[in-house]
Amino acid sequence: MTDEARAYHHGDLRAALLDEAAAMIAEGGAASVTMRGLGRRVGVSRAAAYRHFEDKTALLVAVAAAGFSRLNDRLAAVDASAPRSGVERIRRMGEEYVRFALENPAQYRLMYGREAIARRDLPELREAGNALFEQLVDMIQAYQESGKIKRQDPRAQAYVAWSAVHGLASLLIDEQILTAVDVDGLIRQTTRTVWDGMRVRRRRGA
Amino acid sequence: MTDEARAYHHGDLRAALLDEAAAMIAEGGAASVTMRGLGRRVGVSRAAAYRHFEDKTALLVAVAAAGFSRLNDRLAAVDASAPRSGVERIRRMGEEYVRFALENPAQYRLMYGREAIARRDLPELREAGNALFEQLVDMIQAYQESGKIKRQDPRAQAYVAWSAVHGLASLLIDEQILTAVDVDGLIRQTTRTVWDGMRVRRRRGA
DNA sequence: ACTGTATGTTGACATCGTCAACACTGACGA
DNA sequence: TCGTCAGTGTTGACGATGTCAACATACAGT
Repeated sequence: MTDEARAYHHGDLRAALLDEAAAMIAEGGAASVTMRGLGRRVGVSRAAAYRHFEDKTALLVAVAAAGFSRLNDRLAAVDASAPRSGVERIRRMGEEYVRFALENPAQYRLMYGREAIARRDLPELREAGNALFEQLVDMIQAYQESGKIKRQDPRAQAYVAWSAVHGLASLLIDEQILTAVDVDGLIRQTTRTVWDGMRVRRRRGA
Repeated sequence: MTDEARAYHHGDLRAALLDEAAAMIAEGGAASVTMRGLGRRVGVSRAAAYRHFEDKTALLVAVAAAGFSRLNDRLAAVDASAPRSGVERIRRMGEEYVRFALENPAQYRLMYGREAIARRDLPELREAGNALFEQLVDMIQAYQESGKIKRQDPRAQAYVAWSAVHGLASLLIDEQILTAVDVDGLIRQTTRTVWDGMRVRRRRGA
């Protein structure tokens, strides 16, 4: 065998396939990923991937799972470094979430797309998605306990907040929002509005 | 020629194709639509559709446009019948929007999916989508003028509101939200939160 | 050295979108 | 009445795709 990678066996084909597939998705969307094209780019035959993934969908789902895990890490980093309370924290988290979507539009779309749904049974995917949500629920619970926001079902509140950022991210990457608008400002306004809507407010009547 | 439809010529193949494609999408998602399968179901050859649509994507985009127009109609109906002001109006509109998505998940997905984006140039699609948004902007402007909600850029506020309902609809149809939750309650809480976040509120400090 | 298992390759097949060539039909002008 | 022509539908063919079965190669443990 020569020294470098190219013997009959690859070394770590699985990882190489995931990386290259992610690159193809970033370049041309999930639809542009082809078993044959992928094999060509990795320097391997068209059917080689089937030794590591049950089928094409499984490969895409694995890329989606990797996306969730990257997103988790980024949010956790912000969670650790952001100010302890107030709108600012929420804003930073929401901003990071949307920014991830904008930087990885095709992968983000894949994470919430049909293939991913079809294989929700895969623990890899399920756990990554759930971790994200639970992180959000915890945050909301903390805000409730410190008396900043209304005491409602924290999961319902989490769904509301998630809806807002996910909706904004989706509309942005699907180019439904005029590109002329100030994206950062829109993110700020979205998180601000949701935050204000959740804050406790004084009653004046009965 | 026999009396009924089946001569060599079809009569209104274009409409029949659109209907049948919509049915296939509802049954098995956009990915299940096949030119050959579609032709088979309509009782026509595989290439017949090409006399009416440039290619498969154009056909799907036409179905998406029809979806926008149906959604427009439904929202307009609610707009006409809902109480003139207050949260209730917002809630009814949001509810109708999400309900449409839940009743037509695959078509809703198509309306905001890749193919539709690729052909945004088609006036049919562009107009339908814009009409929807302008309707929302008008509503928000009216609320601003009656002093109910903050005077901010109405388009920005519209984006925020749209993000919330679109996000909620997306999460629901993509099964990211546990099916156990009370959907109507969640819709209510979402619109309520956005509404409260937009309302004018008294300052206590400077 | 032998053998089994993991990994990679090649050949083949059905299915798909699409195009070019052809066929049928109805309408309109001579 | 007939001929022509544009509109509409059909068939044959092609290249690309996902996937399977059969085969080849490499490595690990006896």
